Amino acid sequence: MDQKISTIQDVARAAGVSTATVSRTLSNPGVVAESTREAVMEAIRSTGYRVNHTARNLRRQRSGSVIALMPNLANPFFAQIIAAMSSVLTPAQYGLLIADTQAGPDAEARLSHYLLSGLADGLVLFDGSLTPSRLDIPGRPPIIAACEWMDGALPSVRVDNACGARLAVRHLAEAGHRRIGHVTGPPRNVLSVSRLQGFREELAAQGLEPRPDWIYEGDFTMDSGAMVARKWLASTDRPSALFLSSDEMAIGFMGAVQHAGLRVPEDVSVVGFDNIEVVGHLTPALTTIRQPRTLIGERAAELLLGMIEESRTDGPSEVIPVELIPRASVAPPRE
Amino acid sequence: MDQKISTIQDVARAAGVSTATVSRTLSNPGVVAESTREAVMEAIRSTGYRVNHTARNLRRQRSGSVIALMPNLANPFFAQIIAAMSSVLTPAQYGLLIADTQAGPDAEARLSHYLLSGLADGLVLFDGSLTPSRLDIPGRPPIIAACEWMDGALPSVRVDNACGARLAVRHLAEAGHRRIGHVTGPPRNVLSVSRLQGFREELAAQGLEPRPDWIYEGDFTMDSGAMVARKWLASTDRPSALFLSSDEMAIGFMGAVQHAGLRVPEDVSVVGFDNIEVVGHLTPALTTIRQPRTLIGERAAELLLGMIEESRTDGPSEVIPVELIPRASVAPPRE
DNA sequence: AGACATGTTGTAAACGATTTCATTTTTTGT
DNA sequence: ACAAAAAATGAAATCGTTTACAACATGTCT
Repeated sequence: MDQKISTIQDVARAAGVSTATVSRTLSNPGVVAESTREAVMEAIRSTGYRVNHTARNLRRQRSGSVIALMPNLANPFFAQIIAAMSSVLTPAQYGLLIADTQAGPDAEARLSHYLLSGLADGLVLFDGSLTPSRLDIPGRPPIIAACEWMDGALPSVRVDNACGARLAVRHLAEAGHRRIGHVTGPPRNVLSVSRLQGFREELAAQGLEPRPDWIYEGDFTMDSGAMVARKWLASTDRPSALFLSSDEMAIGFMGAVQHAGLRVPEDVSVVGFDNIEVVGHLTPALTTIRQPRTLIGERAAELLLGMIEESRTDGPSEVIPVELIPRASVAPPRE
Repeated sequence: MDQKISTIQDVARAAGVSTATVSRTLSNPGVVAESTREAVMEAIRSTGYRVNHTARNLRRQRSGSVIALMPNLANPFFAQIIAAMSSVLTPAQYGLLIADTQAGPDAEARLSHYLLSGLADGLVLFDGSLTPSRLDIPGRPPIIAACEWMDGALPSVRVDNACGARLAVRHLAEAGHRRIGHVTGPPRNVLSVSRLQGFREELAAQGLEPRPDWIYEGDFTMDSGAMVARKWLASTDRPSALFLSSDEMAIGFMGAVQHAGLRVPEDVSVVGFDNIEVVGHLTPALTTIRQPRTLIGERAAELLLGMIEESRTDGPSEVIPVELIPRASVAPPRE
């Protein structure tokens, strides 16, 4: 029973029509007569025919998939975004290819490669540090930046990072804190920069003086949060509350602080950023800024599909609002 | 400069050779003369030629990608596995397509679809609940089951789950616990079953009586862990230590227990399963069974590539050892 | 009835590569 | 120097679709 996979030819033969008619029945049923359509459908059923996407894509001059370039696939933050993109792309008949920008050596070259290779009809770029050297490549597919972005260069979907930072600081100030510190992400990262800026703005709005020594540098990872905690623990003149630029850092920070025998929020109040799922189950549950990850993924996919549809490389950007999720990691300061 | 993308024809023309020679220079350089090869390479450079993968794949009768079917893309557990698979597939010139088996309505139909559609040259199946009704489809691509598995039906890559469970129980017993409970995953899940079995075996090995009322049913999520905690808190004759079938449940459990004012490990010892990254930063840090996720992803990809290469649908299975990571969530029982 | 629109179908040319087979060119052995 | 073997190349078929164009049938309007 080494039965071959059947092609459109087999269907045409079985239905007694031409391949053109079979093709039309599948992709534009309106133009074929009711009776023929039924015959073709029956032939498809009896032959077990499946369209060969490779052949279709070759003829249609497209690839049928979208590629997501992520800085670090292992980061759980992205998992939910991928799920959301997938939920939009699958019904639209697009596959979702995944690639890690950090994995190999020359990330930028690989980005250009993806742009030129025709492997994908569109590209979602989650890594703001990658600027394809020349974006004005003739026939390149549309790109949308997500989460991170490059000023003006590409359409993007992102949250209002500065606003999130301001919400965090305001929340701490309203709890009575006057000594508020901040932990940044990698210094060149756009997210780090805007959140730091929002932090500074709200500090000013609250009439608080910025203290450069209360701004710690992290890299978004839990370990870096723990490192900052050790610095914080070692200093005497230290902030009574911290806004950290990612939940992961906040987790690392709280873990290390608690490990040292101090308590959150009694000894230090903490606000994170992202609202990853786990933080609601911590002790104490972490107050944080929610990024609607599902929405980000969906919108990125939708906007990209729109650009592909109209075959344009420019398109609208979208800024998604954030909200503060108050939990138990913030309390009024001591004394 | 609305310059068209150049094809192999353009290269052939520029180099003054036939397309066959260009093709050979690219995929089988050995057979073409040094001098022509150089001329062709130069022509490729000057035309900016990139091979069209769709055309190549059509001719070669393959799709050039592998698809990973995951029960729940949003689950961070899988992120690292994807990263690992990607690191193997990318150098081998395969793309990685991602699909969510839970997203739509009829998961099993979609699985069959992927098997028949020719969209992928191979398939990694992370969802043990999906048994493609008939695996003996004539020309179907190879499948490898990962993490979860179906008895005998498919080659698989998985960890020694029962052994992990035994390590966990032994660790608790060695700390002095005699009242040891267990929280399972979904009851029909193969992982739940083998871990439960390992739990029972080691209980017996330690001369401890199994107590059915100390076996709680969860579903691997944090929320289900929290629900179990509430049941545990409400009972009087309760275990002094629990082995939970996933880290996520352990997180939920510890969170709820601590929230209720009890302490881990003073009031209850806890062991999880998976060793997801966050658990090392919890307070207390969670003792758990490590699953080498990177290794799982790599081996799954490698075995699958092997099967694709030899175009066989059967292949070897692999059981990867686990290890216990002792941390702070286990202590001797009270009194 | 003739002209014309409308609806349905088939023919055949793409899409851009790979690869078989035949043909040329070069090398080798005597 | 000539035949035979080896190496390098090209012509053309092929992979499985889609689609522009032509062709035919049918119906409608004067």
